[in-house]
Amino acid sequence: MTTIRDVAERAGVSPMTASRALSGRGYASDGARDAVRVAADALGYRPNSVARALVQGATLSIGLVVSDVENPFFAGAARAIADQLENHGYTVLLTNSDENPAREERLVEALRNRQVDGLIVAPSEGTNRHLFRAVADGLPLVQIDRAVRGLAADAVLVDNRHGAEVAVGHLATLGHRSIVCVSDPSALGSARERLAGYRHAIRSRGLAESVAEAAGVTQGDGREATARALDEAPTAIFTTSNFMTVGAMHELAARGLRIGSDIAVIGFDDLDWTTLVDPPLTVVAQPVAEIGRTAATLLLDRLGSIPAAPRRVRLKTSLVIRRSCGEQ
Amino acid sequence: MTTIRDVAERAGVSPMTASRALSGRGYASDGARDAVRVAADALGYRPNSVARALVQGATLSIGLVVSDVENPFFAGAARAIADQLENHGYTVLLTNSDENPAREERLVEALRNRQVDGLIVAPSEGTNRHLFRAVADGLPLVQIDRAVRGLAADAVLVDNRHGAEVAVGHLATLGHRSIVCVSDPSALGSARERLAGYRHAIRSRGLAESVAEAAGVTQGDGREATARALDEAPTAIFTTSNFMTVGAMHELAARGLRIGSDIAVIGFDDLDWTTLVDPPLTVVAQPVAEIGRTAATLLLDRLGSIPAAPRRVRLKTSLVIRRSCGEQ
DNA sequence: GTTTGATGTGATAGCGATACCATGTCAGAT
DNA sequence: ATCTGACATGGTATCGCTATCACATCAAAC
Repeated sequence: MTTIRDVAERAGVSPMTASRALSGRGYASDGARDAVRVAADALGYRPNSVARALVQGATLSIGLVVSDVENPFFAGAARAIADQLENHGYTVLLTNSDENPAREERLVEALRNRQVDGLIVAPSEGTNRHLFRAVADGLPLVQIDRAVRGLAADAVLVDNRHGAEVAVGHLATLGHRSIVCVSDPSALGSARERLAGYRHAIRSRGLAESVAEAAGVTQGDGREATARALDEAPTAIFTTSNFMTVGAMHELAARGLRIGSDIAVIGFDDLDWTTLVDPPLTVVAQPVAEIGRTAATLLLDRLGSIPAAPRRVRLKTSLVIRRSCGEQ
Repeated sequence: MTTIRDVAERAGVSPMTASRALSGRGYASDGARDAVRVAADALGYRPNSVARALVQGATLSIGLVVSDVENPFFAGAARAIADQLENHGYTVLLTNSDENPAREERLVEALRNRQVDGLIVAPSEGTNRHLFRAVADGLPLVQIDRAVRGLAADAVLVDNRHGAEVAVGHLATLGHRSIVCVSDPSALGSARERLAGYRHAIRSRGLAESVAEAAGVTQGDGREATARALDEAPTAIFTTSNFMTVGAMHELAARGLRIGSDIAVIGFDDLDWTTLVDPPLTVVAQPVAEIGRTAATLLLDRLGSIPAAPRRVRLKTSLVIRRSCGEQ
């Protein structure tokens, strides 16, 4: 590997001058600058970021912990985060926690060992001491999708409760009286809020609530929960996430129930295919890219110092009305 | 930050002994081991991987360059890669090239500056000198989804050509005579192979070929290409990727064409929702997770030395017959 | 003519960890 | 009694880079 020493030697200057010439910080004569650049090109010099990180105490890398990049919601957020951070010279280290707090802890510790300059985490439920520790140590940390109670860190969330209320309100307005909720495990903060929105909307209208909570976050779990939910013979289903929606639709299809006519469906998260199914799905859409961008921006703010008070950003969901609830 | 020096001091030993006690390599008495461990716990010691990487010349990190993690195909592969590599102590640095060779070059160089121990890349079309350079420098490199001509590096691909042939053959068997191909830009190696499979299948049956090549890889591009393709008034459409499929379906829906009856559709890539649309989609499925696992395994092999000849693995696609081509 | 400050360069000393070597102890073998 | 080798520990150098300081030079300022 060619080092800055080799470059300096070839250019006939000291390593220090080479360093300055290449980084542009500090003085360096035009002659030295050129000579160093030529030498670096000729040798194919590539600065060793590891060595630089060691001396400067900053790696220009950010750790990202989501539960599963295969979830389009997190994939979208990750994409937006990476784009934004890369523009500022950072590299994103991606990891999946699988909603497993122990695994999340291992990942966070490993990322910290790698001296990431900051963390963006979708915290899973459980002991979050590693997050408290990180914050206590002054590591910039931004939470997405959910927020740990009492943790003094930034968070980017959506108005889950309100979004769910609006969705259930929409169903009620259309005349539905038996509305079940197929929910992700209530261990998830976001699911809990959506569930609360459902409950509030149901109660405020004097309807009977009925919740089928899934055992996990996969579409298989969603399907199983839906099967239970259907025992109530509801006229409408509200699901709290895209995987729950997919699971529900599979179960409905298996039973030969027609969405829109036999039963109404409204789900959280909007995706490519929601307009391809028949009827197209009415959903509560989350501003996925904006969530990612916002998280990245909050983190960049903290990285540029300004140890301000933790900020919580709540972004708006929007009800996208299509035709899965018997509309028109 | 607490360093190994602090730990050593507290434990009453030298940093060297502390290092050995913590790493378990080399001799260390039980007493020393315990004392060091206690001290490390008490201080909340976290080894600095950056410093370790500098002296050991290995970072235990792998660079991953895909074109877009939001593409479920790449998200799935990335997931499998990360899972496998994490099991071996590696961390994955994720980046998106957007099919832009210049951007890919920047990313690869940046990852190399960070001293990644290896690279997994879905190469985009264009000047790939950065990949040749990496291989020449002895950096372990595995390509996925596509392979650069003449590059002496491992690659994990699928039998694109054969997959496409089987798909078109299926359509022909069902009686279709006017089959158009909505293709990703032929700049992509995988698209080129699928296109070749389409052409061969069409010609060998004496049919007329008709290809609408999209201007880009997004579903918008796919939709636009489909619009052109429909000028031929075909009875069947073969698409070369999931985004093309989504685009095609949007255009068909907009024109009020019923899939399965008015027109047959068969696409590359199987996804969650392909069974949720009506009729469910017949597709050429790729073994996404296996692609990722295989790529990770090939890379791990190379990391564990054994500089063998480059290997190309071709995994099988499978035709999943459902009902979008008028089957039944 | 001295002072000042901008400009330019290089020697040295780390960053935090480990590789390597030197040193020492002690049991068992001869 | 000496030798051998396993066990145990620590000093020193080093990974590649940059912060810091010391030291020049030289033009403009007074």
